[in-house]
Amino acid sequence: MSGTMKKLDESFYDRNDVLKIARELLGKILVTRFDGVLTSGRIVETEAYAGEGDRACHAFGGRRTARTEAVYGPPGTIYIYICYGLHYLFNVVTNKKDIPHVVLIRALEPVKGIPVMLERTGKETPDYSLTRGPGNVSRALGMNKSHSGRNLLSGEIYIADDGFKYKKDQILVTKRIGVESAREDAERLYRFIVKGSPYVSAKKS
DNA sequence: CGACCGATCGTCT
DNA sequence: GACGATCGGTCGA
Repeated sequence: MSGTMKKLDESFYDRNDVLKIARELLGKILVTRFDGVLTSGRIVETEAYAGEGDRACHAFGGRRTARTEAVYGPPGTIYIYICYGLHYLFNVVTNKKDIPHVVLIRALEPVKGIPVMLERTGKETPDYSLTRGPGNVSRALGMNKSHSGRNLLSGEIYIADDGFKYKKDQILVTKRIGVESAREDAERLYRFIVKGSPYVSAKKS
């Protein structure tokens, strides 16, 4: 199932097509390695946020604050912010610097380091909630706000291709979750999920 | 299963 | 002062 692990390089993120990138991230492996402790999981759910014209995007209207600065970073930048005061949400910044196209990683299928993930989340035994939902993904992989603004090309957090690829008919496209306040942009079909994966979060469309 | 609710706090108005 | 790109639990049908 897994061949050679090849870290995605800048050319993967440096493209003017955040929907395509969000779709292609399905099946890739998100890895963290802090102090030699490795945890990883296969991405099974993503959402695209398409820049200044997307009401659901933190950069809507060109809004630029200390919090969202990373969203305007070069391709491969990591953007992590706190949601509801207690969850960290991990995003991948794509496209050229100053073009705020990002992909939220919403769910993983755990691959390596499951015992460590259990420690981090305080769970006794693995279940589907371990890496289901964006808040849980960050908790299980040990990511927090201090990692925002770093990049995926040369650090402790990266995304790799192990040769695995989902077939076209295994992928579903739906509306994004929890963005009702984005009015008409809440209708955009920007969420990509692996059909039937028990790790995929809230089943809305 | 769906609806609702409390936790919790940084960020922006 | 209000509001989240959430989560896990409870309650009732």
